[in-house]
Amino acid sequence: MERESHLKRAARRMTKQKKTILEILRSTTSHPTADWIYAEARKVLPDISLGTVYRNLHVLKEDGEIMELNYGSTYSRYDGNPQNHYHFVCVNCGAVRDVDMPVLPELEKRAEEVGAGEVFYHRLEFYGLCPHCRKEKRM
Amino acid sequence: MERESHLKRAARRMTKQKKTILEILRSTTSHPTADWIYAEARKVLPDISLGTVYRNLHVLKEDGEIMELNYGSTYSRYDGNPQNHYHFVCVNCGAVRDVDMPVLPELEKRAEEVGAGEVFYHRLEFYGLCPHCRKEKRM
DNA sequence: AACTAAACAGTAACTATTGCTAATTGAAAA
DNA sequence: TTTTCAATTAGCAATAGTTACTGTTTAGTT
Repeated sequence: MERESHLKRAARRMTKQKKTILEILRSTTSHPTADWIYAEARKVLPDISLGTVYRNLHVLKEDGEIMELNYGSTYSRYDGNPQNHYHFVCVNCGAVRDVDMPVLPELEKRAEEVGAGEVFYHRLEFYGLCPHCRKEKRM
Repeated sequence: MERESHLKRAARRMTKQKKTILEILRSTTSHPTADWIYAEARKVLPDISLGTVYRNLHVLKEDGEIMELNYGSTYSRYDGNPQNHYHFVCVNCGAVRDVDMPVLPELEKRAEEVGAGEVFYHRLEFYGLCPHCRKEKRM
């Protein structure tokens, strides 16, 4: 008899809904929204619900199968410094801090060289544990 | 008599609400949310409304006084490629494309060197006109 | 002081996302 | 193969961030 452990990984099931969503995402590079994925999925599974799409997107992200493109949360943050500068986002506490390193214009040049388009500006964010949360986690 | 022109810039007024919001934003580096700004503003102007906060944030952003940190829209986009790679966001049509350039691990090293924290990964996005919109704008 | 369009407060509406519940189902065990 | 059961689902209600609307106020000009 095994004692319940917080290390125990929840068993994942491969459902046709999840499979469909993953196939849709893998077959495009257009970085679609949940709503678009939902519309596509309904072409294959007409009864799939939007909630299922969101739940599977979360699960797939958690398992490292896909990426979600936002700033760690769905609402906007505002920055009183309009000069371009880089940010560090703590994945634990959600804090957003400025990173004290110079902006690198050569990144934009490289992007233009590979045909990305006409670059006006760029954004760079680092994700990880801020010094405070890092200390807390260590024990 | 002057013909109405789409080039005419709307006259901006400096209201105490706008001034307060800008001061709040300029006095912090914590990248606050609209709601936090609203709460702070109410300490000075108890009757200010949340709508006013949002309206002024938009205006201030439009005038280049502040920055908004999101992916160009409030909802998430998903990416079927879980490998880190860079993105190009078209400010005109909103399309998100992959940028065909290698990921630069040294950026993370630099961020750690300046004390940002423990970096797990980073994200780099370029903003500008995609080749298609660029062609359209040119005439 | 008078004027007027910009901005306001208050509130309703909208939209992306999450939570809830009873029913269904994938996959492991029998 | 059948049984079993927790993971997952559909459908829908609820949240939450943001935007739109309306009548009133006000900054800045005349």
